[in-house]
Amino acid sequence: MPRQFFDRFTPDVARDLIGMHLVRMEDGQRMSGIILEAEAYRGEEDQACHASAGCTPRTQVMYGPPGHAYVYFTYGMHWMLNIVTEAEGFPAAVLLRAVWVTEGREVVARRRAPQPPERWTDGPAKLCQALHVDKAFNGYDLCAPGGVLRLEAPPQGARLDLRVNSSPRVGLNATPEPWKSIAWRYYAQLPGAPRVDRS
DNA sequence: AGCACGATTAACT
DNA sequence: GTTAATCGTGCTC
Repeated sequence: MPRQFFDRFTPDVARDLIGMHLVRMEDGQRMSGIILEAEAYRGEEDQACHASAGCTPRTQVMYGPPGHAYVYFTYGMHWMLNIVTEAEGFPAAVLLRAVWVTEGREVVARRRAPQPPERWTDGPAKLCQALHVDKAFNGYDLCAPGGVLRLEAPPQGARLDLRVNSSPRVGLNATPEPWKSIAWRYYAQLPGAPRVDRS
């Protein structure tokens, strides 16, 4: 995906990422998944966005140019993968919450064992585990040609006609309104893939 | 230096 | 439905 794809209003980017492919190359092995769920976090005003704390060592990448990975650590054990959006200087990103793995399933199965396929990548920390994404990717340029982590549009003929829904973002327990309820979570159901129509 | 908490997950009652 | 796991981050003293 070209960098300008990410240089837009973040909720629009999150919506348009549904159905795109997240690709990971490791040891010559290609793994990829169809993005099924994503959330927008936008600006210092958004009380759910990490940038509400301002520009800190942690949030710095979000202030950088679009198309780069913002990977953060939480709950003492989990990594989360975001894609930086909008113009440089404006902090915003899209959190990838679920994908359906179509390539490299053997590798992912090994890494996510003993979970069943529908549980491999149906959560933001799970997909990082499955595709081996951690802090080494913080700041990584996802638009770099030949990069080992990147986004691709589905090839002609392989496009799915996904119906994209929206809802409030997940896990914002202590976030004040209106940020807690704004419908910046986007998702689509794919037959056979993990269910993402959670409440 | 100390502290409360988190854009979660898996296991358990 | 409830809870332990586990530590970086940002804030207060």
